[in-house]
Amino acid sequence: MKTIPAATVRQVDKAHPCDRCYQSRFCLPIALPPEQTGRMREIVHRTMRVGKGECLFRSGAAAMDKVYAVHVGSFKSVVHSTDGRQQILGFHVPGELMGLENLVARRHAIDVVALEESEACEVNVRDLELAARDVSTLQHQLHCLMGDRLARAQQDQFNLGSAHAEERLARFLLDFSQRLKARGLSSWQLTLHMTREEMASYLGLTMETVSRLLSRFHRDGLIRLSVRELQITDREGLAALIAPLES
Amino acid sequence: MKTIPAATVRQVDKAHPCDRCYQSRFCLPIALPPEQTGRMREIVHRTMRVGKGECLFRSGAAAMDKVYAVHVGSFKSVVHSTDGRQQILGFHVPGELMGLENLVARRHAIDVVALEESEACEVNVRDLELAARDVSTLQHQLHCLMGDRLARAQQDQFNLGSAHAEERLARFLLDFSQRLKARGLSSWQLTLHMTREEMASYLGLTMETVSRLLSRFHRDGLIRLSVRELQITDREGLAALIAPLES
DNA sequence: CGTTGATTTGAATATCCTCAACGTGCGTGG
DNA sequence: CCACGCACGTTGAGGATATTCAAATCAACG
Repeated sequence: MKTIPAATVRQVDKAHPCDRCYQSRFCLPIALPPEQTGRMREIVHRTMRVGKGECLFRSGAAAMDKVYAVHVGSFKSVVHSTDGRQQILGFHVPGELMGLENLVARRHAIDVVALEESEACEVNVRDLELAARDVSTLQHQLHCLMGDRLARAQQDQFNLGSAHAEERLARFLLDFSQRLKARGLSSWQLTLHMTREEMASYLGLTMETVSRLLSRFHRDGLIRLSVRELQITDREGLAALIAPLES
Repeated sequence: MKTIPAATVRQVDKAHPCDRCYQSRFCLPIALPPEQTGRMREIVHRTMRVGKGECLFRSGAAAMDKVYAVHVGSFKSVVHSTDGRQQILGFHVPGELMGLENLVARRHAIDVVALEESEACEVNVRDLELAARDVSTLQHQLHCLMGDRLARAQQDQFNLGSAHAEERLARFLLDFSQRLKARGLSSWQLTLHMTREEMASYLGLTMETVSRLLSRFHRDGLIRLSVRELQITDREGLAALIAPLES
């Protein structure tokens, strides 16, 4: 199947990551009040640079004491079954936290792999928990992040369980675009750094089905697409293919 | 479609739930050190009794400040799309925590409905967070619970995305039995309090497919089943139908 | 340029769904 | 007490959606 992802991860430099990350939430989804930002240096101790296709970390049987925030680029997280199948659990764009599911031991292994040249901040969970005990807003932010992550997983569950191929893909495109927009990136012109097969795995479909549907969306004037470069030309049209969840 | 679930929930009595819950983790998956168990009375303020088919709570647009632990019985959590479809996100047995995804606002609504006459402990999240700041083990337990919940969601994602109907059902039966066992309940003889349609929704299948597969499992001697009463007679045989996730 | 990997497209097939009929258990009212 | 209705469950036949297999096209890169 796939080659085992390499683990050549480099610390980007001896210094800490940019202070901008601490103060605005641009790339780190947690923040402390201005007078406490100095403490962030205890929590985030380094920034890792990861090449395309390389593995940032593998969460395994043992509980980890690190989580990672996407700084630049994008990642996928993927589980493998013992018979060689694999399922992509999600894609991660700047500002999103990875590894929250690994605070507890005794679970399946998940590989987190870069889809392109990327950077991630390593966050020490012990220090984070320690700081959360002093700063209630941080504690609450952390709980919100986990809640948010759980809500996302549930949306995926709905998509896999109750939607046909067309709707699954439409949902994915809109959601992905939405998440980029939330980080101030372009929401109508974007690059799909994952392969068709990776999209398919995430959506519980095959590569061929995804390809056919993308072609159809293109024919119907919903998107413009040249391989990896995507433009959403008719957001309304795409949205018409999906039924939003009740709120 | 389905009738809107009633909301007639009764507080079981004016007193607090049994202290046994505080000390052992039998029905409440969080605990404080012995000398602090008194504080649990602040955190858990009441026990709710819910009739079959009734709604314990609906998490909606607003962030909630409560989570619930199953005490007796079982629950399902379900999302609805605006066009009337519904997806069951999970079933909850004694000792499991519900509502963790609702600490953050601005999300889809989820109904949590009792599958039988049930009881749940209401936990005040504000008080819980407050206590977690004093007691680091509690804080860590909470994070582990959320991590565990996330890991479960990811398993479901694998099941929905990468497994055929037969494997999905086999996984469900084994997992469900396993979870009951973890709470000291019988793992080989159990009652499926959910309907075939509810199982099907959870598994992303139709009622008919589930029914056919259960019949087949029965014919093949893997299970004994009379409507809702299930015996797992050949655990190995069932396990042979699934490929576990790598760890 | 030729090789490699990703993507697209087509045709045949399989799995699962839809529709429909029938069976079963249970509570209700005659 | 029995008949009836109703909800749930089972089983079958046919059909649709998505998969599998296969081949052709395209892009990147040495």
